[in-house]
Order: sequence, then structure tokens, then C-alpha cells
Amino acid sequence: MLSKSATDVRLRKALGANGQRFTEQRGAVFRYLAQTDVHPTAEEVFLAVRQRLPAISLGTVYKSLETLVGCGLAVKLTYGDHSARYDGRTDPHHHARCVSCEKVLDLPGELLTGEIDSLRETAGTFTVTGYRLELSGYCPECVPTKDLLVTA
Amino acid sequence: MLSKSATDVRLRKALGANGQRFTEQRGAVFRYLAQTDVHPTAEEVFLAVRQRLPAISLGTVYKSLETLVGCGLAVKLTYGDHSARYDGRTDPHHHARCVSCEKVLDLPGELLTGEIDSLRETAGTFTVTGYRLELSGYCPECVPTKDLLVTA
DNA sequence: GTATCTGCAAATTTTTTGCCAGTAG
DNA sequence: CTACTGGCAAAAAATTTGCAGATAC
Repeated sequence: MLSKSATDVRLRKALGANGQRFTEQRGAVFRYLAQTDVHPTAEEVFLAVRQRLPAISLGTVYKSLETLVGCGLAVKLTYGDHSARYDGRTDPHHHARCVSCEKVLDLPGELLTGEIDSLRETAGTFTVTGYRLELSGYCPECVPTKDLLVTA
Repeated sequence: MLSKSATDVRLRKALGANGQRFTEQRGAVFRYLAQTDVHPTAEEVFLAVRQRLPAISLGTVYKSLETLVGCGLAVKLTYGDHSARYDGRTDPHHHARCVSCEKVLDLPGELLTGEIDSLRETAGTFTVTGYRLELSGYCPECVPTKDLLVTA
């Protein structure tokens, strides 16, 4: 994990490149995203960041998250039924989502780079700029018994 | 495309297996989903189905779609910013989403079955039950010029 | 006949927006 | 200085829910 100042430097640089300003709020949101691996919702980011910055509002968290996404410092993920989640890791990797507790785990990425390239060809006239791969299933804590798996 | 009656038979069978009843509304929603390839939102399904069944309500469309998903006759997809979309194709295939017009196109599937199996191993103690792969980019109608691609 | 379903409207949930005061550069 | 931002609260958008009457089986 990067130190606070290194994280801030990265943020300032990315914000500057996009004509945006560094603020304490954006710094706190980014610092939280960069050091967690739980892929939090906007609400969860709000609750966490509020402990350090009690005056921050949920609206500001939404605005800050969108700013980070716009600067390429975070990725916005959406899943089946619930609210959007944000991922501070921008290097290529995949996700595994637990259909029971909705937790999202990271998987080692780049495994499919070659396969994606061949799929890109099958896409024909579609211009591919990115992709997303996600496994679904049960995390270790939520694995149901065999019986439940069959009947459910 | 299946005839209306064959589609209905499939629906009745799936509903019955799940202890649910066949209704005109569910039939109309499923028939529409089964014959389109546009991955409509609930609202779009509502507008389309209402032409045949003017009295149907948006709430009923939401309920019907969830019922279909529960019976395995449709898949619910969610994307970056907008509302959920429903896919009546249940055979394995992938999607390509246009980041400009938000259209969702189908891609030939099963190309990655083997790769997913190896990824499954890297998932460790996570029990994989399914996966989703989606390319993002520009559809033929929305491809920006090279200049725009560089600066945007 | 009776449990399930529909239509309607109200309620929830999630996210966005407008506005004025505050602040970064 | 003077845009760009944050806080607040209202609004919008998407989806869910409760209930009384209608309907499938």
C-alpha cells in the first residue's frame, strides 16, 4: 500500500491532467479506495470516510467517486441487484462475486489477454476498448451444503 | 424464432416446475424477450408489451421479468450507469456494450469455456457457479474518428 | 374454491442536481 | 481573484411493495 503522500501525489497528478483540483474530500475518498480491497458502495465509502472527515456529505462522495472514475483512478462496477461498487485497482484483474453475501473478491488478472484478443476478432465491426470478466458463485464463508446446492 | 405456441409451452413448463402460474402478462413479456435481441430495459419491455396488452402495468412487467429470471428463462444484466437489461437468450454467449449508445450486442459464446475452467482453479476456495464476460467499446454506428479516440 | 397474480399507487432505494458559500491555484 | 468545489436538501430515476379485486388451475 502506498503511503498517504505517495497516494496524494498520484491523485494530484491525475486531477491536474484532467483540469480538476485537489481537495481534502477527494483525497480522503481516494485514499480509502486505494487501500481497501472490499469494492465498497458509495454509501460504504461515505461511512468510512466520514470517520476522518465528519463533515463530508454523501453527495460529495458521489461526486468525488465520479471524478476519480473520470480520471481513470477507479472503476465503477455494477452487479445484479444492488448498488454500484467502486474499485480502486486499475491494473487488469477479474472479480468473483458471491451471490449470497454480495462480497466481491479480486482474482489474478491478465490470464485471458490472448483469449480476449481472439474474441476481439469475432466482434467484427465492433471497436473494443475494454472488457470485464466476472465469476459468480459462493465465497468460502457462504458455500452451501451439497443438498442446498441441488435444491436451491 | 419459436412460434407463439412453442414459446408458450416452454414458459408453461418452466413456470409449472417452479410452482407458478401461466398468465397472459407473463406470456406476453416472455414472447417479447424471446424474439428480440436488443436486451431491453424493463421500461422498454413495458412499452413494447403494452402495444399488445394495453392494460399491463410497469409493476407487473418488473414482477414478470423477475419471475422469468427465477425460472431460468431470462438473464438480468446490469451495466455501468443505467438501468438493468434483460436477455431472453439463456445459451452461453457474451456481450459487447457500446459505451456511446449503450446498445448491447451478442457475441458468439463458448469460446472461453476452457479458459474459464482454468480461471476457476485460480479462484481457490471460491465455488464458481457462473460467469459473465462483456466487451465494451463502440458499435459500428458510434465509432468515433481516430482524432476523437485519441483526445477523448 | 382458493392460492396466486394483476393493476394501481405509494414507498424505497440509489443517484443526480441546483444553489450559494467556501476554497484551491 | 475567479473558477471549481462542497454541503445541503430537493429532485429524479429505478425498482419494490401493499392491498383489493381478478384469475388460473
